Amino acid sequence: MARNEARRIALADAGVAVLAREGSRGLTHRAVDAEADVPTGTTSNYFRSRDALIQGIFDRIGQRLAPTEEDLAARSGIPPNRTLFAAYIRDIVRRLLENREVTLALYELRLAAVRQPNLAAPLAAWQRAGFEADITFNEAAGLPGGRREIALLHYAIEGLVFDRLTSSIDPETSTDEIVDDFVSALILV
Amino acid sequence: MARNEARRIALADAGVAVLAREGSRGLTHRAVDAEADVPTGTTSNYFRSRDALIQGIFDRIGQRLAPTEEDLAARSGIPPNRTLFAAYIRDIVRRLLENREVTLALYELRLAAVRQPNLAAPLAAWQRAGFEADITFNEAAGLPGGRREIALLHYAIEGLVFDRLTSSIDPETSTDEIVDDFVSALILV
DNA sequence: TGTAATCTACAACAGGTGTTGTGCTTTGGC
DNA sequence: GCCAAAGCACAACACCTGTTGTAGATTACA
Repeated sequence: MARNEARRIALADAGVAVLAREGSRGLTHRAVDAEADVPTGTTSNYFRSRDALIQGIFDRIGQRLAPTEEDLAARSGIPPNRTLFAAYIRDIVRRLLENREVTLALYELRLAAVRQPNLAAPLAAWQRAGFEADITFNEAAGLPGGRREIALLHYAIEGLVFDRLTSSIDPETSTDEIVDDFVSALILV
Repeated sequence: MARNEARRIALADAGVAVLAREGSRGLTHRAVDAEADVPTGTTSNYFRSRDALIQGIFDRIGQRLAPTEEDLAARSGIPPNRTLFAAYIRDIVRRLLENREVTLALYELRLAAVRQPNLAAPLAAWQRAGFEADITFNEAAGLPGGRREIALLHYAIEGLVFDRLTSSIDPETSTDEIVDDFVSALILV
């Protein structure tokens, strides 16, 4: 009998919600049970330890943030047009901010990974893969900016998103504007 | 009789260490007692609740990251020289990375503040004040770049530092190099 | 030196947490 | 319809946590 994957996913999603809402401290088996509205003990059955639960949540975040088919299609259809590239980055940021839950949970996980090597390894690998994919895409699209420029944009966007999701130093300015500034300053030299 | 401020500070410092090493989840009264090597219960006596402990830690971080007298002297002595400005930013980043403990604790606090309004308010105020001070300094030094450019640099530096302190996407490249790229791309137009 | 205020160490409590085990129920193939 | 295998709900455990109370030690100052 196959494992009940649907329930496992539901529990991981509940874990993401708890992690974003309550933080690492509030992430307990019982809290996930309550969030998923299942009997106490269910999460313990699926994720035998707290570490296993965190791993499961990370795997789920990877799935939820992975580009969809349409995204990939849109990517491959993009002509090497600078305006469209900026719009594309704006879109990424918008989605990160809209999926506040997932993004915040991811920041929690990144901090947790600092002191949890068995989480750090897959997390680092996942991040690198995303970074390399971005470089490949950029080259394929014939856009200016190589590894170095893409890295700069990565750092900048991450700092911006962190600022926007936590206490912001300048909430008045529109996020799109800032993204455009970053793209034109860092990539479209 | 004045409160034993020295001990209070020692406990807050121990709290910073625990927060950086164990994360928000590991921050308990007893863990701070152990870290500070004082009898169990001491931290509870000084910080009556966990929230009070977090507040105390935040206050202490504010002190520890505040610019020293020399910093201010160096600032006021800086001529409006672009190279020196870049060196100045490099210095800030270097210190953030060297004081890994404090910086990581601060990221923990920023995430904690997302769901703790009584922490969010002073944290936001503190961040804003730093930001405004940077703008003032930049103007006084006659450097190019106003509010907008300084904000961009803030986001970028924060993303870079977060990347460097957690799992990095590109650890090979020297941090100084990246900082210089940011400064020249975002400020010295 | 006396004394009152404060600091300090320690104990105790109620509640929460991670983890494991144990029967009952459901499921899918024969 | 039968039955092994897996899912499931639930109980129990030892441990940890936040918080409060209290008796004794220490201190500053008259």
